Amino acid sequence: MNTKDRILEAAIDLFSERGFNDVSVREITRAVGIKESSLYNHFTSKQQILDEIFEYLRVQLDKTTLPEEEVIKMIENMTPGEFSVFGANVFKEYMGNLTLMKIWRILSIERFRNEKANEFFKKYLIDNAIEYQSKVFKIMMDKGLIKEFDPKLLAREFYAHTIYLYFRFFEVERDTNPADNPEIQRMVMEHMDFIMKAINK
Amino acid sequence: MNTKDRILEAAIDLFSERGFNDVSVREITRAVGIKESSLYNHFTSKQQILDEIFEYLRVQLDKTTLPEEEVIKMIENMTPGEFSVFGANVFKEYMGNLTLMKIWRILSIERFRNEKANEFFKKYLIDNAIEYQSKVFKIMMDKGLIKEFDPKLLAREFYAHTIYLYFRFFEVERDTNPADNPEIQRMVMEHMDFIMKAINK
DNA sequence: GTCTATACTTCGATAGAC
DNA sequence: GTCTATCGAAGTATAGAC
Repeated sequence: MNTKDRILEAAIDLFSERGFNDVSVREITRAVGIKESSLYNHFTSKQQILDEIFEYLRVQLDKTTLPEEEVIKMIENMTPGEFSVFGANVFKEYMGNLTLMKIWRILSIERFRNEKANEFFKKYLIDNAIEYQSKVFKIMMDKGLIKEFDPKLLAREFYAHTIYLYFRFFEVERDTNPADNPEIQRMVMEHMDFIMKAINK
Repeated sequence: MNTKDRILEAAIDLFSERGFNDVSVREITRAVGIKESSLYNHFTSKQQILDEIFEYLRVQLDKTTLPEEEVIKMIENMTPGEFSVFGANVFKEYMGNLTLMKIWRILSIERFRNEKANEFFKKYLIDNAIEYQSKVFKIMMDKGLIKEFDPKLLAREFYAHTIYLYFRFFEVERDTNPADNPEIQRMVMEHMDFIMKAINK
């Protein structure tokens, strides 16, 4: 691995533990095994390290976003129950990528100081998710699979629980491996059950 | 107002805008109109300012927590609908206190760096809230007002939406006055409706 | 209790030899 | 592309006069 990538890796490790401000360039270079001045042959500033980490995340996130037509096709060939399991698996797979999780933790630490970090939250954790869920429920209604509701309300009822779990276990309790926590898995299943009972015809 | 309180007030204003680390003692004393050295006649360190702000919040929060017997008595004399309105009003009143809101914003900025700040979230925003909601639904079930469910599940179904709104509007979108936002009020009413329809006998 | 003056530390970043 | 050496800025905190 070249020096630039080793710097990025060390920075992700350190920033995800203590945030951007509380990690010095000295610490990063010590972790890599080079002198501070050498870092500036690869990055023009400490800030640029963070920018490149965010850019890496953006590329990864956009890669995993399915085009709308594919989503519609999938939903049409799935029962609501199957779709729930599919959604849970996407979530689990995503949470299992250790580097992405570390970068997401950097975002959560920095989002009050860094507008770009907060935009990730707004786009990927709020807006896209609600819009996506709304479409799913709309299609299910059109197919007559569930009762009639405002799709946006249903999306919130379904997705609010995910935010609750994210907030509680990832941000507050800092579960080191939420994807494999059986308590969380049980809560997810119970929630899906509750919603399905409430909206099934 | 004495100098110590003016320091606290200025610190709350500044910390709530940019967090503890990014506000210097110089800035605080400049806002108050004294020299840096004078601050140390009132506080032994910058850290102690934050500690006293947190202590003030703790006293305020414990003051507004109703004893269990009173909660039970209230629920027994209310319909589920009335209780929902009561809960919404407590929430609205709480969010209307500007100083508490600023301190809560400090908590939200600092909770990844400050273990004490995070404990407030765990205690008041997660554990106490879920426990409280569980009791409410348990009593309603015992009175035969709603269908039988696991009270903890119902508490989550009901409360997850509040966390969603908190997360979205307070932490991500940074609504300056969420208590008076009609969009949020509408979402709260829609959510209560949805849950009540799902659990009413 | 407030001031002036300053000590001490740590930070990000640069110059220039090799 | 790495090193040694160092700079200037900004931070918290203290000493001592008034």
